[in-house]
Amino acid sequence: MKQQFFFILQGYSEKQYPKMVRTRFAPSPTGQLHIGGARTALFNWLFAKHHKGRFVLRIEDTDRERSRDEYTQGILDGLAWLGIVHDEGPFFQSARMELYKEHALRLLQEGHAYKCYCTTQELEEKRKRALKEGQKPAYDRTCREKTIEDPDKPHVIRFKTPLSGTVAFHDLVRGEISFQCDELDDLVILRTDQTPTYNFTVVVDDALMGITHIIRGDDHINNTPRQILMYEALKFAVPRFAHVPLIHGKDRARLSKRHGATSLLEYREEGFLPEALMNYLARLGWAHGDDEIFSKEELIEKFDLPNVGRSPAIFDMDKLLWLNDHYMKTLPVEVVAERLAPFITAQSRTAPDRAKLIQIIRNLLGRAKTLKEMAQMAGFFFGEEIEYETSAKAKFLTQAARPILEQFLKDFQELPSLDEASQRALIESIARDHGKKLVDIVQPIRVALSGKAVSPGIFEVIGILGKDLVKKRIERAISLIS
RNA sequence: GGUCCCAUCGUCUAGUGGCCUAGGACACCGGCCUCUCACGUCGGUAACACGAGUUCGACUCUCGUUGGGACCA
Repeated sequence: MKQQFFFILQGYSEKQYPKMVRTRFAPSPTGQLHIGGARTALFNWLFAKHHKGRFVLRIEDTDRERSRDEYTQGILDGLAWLGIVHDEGPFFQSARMELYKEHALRLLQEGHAYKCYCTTQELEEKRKRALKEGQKPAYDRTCREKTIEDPDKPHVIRFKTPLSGTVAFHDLVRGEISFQCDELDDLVILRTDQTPTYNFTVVVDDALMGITHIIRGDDHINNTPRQILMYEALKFAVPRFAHVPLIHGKDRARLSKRHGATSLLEYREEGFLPEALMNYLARLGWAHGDDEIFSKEELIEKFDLPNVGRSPAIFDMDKLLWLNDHYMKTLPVEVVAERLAPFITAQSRTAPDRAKLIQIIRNLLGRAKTLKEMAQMAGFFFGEEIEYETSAKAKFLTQAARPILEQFLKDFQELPSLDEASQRALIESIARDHGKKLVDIVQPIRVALSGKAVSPGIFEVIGILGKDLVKKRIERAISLIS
């Protein structure tokens, strides 16, 4: 493992880059931070931390039309929630426009780029003609060798892609990848309105920010050869690339909105723990032997690129739920209470007493897999009035149950203690008196107290509710039997 | 359509030529536990896409086929 790392570093000119690993996450603020983006950020962050390097955050907001401040904020919130902390930034591309222009002009002066005066209509016609003739719809390089310049005429600046040869690179997760230059066309780097294009800003920024390892989704593989060519033309050291497979939905297509919750913050709202999500995301496309559970510290210690898989992974909600359940059970109960409280407040309009909440959590662990679900299950512990599930009420709050509830109400109030042993003795004696099984006694009581046919253990429920509430609810239930 | 990438249980994956009658985890099924539902626990079903090579030996290497995906249009 160590040897490989040194090999990686050999690619750098020491003058240009320090030996330190530098990675970045560079989202566009044109939408919510989604699961795939979050995993890319995680991999970059883990890789940097693992190698004692630095992680840079850059916001690619050159598309003024679609970029929104609220999305930038969402990205920041999402990363913070997960526990991914950037060492530098956030840097905004919108504040660096002069820089891109400067470098584009430099390429122009040095003969690596040229002005193209072709109009949109001309290009469109050429494209259609090429397609009709079965040719590739690439730009035909009409302006590439033009010597006459007309500064007043609108133009774009195109990069001069070599006409022949190959661009090859060693991808840190895929191995050797190569492209023929003649497959690439002369891409626009500066538009008519002087704004730079994506492939150009990425190169300028990554180079200027000293990024040593570019870890990104494999939807960018096709961009890589053009970018390498631009690094070389700009005389920048070429960084190492690692293309990680995309996350897919159940239909094996790239994860998108129609697959359900894709925004990271939706998972927070749904009651997932950041520990669980980080663990899950890390294991999606990466493995460390047979291990499944990783704390943040263990991930930093163990994560590395050679163990990243090459094939796309399908997002599996069941496994995420399992991990969430695991972390709810293993995190200190005080921490769970802290995180659960807002959900309780939102659903029961009650700010719960901390000691009572912890007692409730202990009884709900294993039953609820998310904080939200737990809050829903805990609802009946709060407030005077409870709602009865229709089916539970119809099945258990019947005429047959009336005498049972009445006897329970009477005997229960005389109980000296609410410990399990005395409660059990009481219910067993009622069962004997009525010639019924324990379950036939417990279920009506459960429904009377919780409104549901399913709840935590009845003795715990009674213990947490306390004598007063139990009395009120049993009385109310009896009054509801028609 | 062109370019590029990918291919082990339903899913995430271990596996780097003999350790593989292919391991773990989630999900699923069954037993136990039990006041309900879960948890827990024990056990079970389930995969190397296909075809040629290379090799004494291929899940592992090469090529092809098929299938899937991404990007561009």
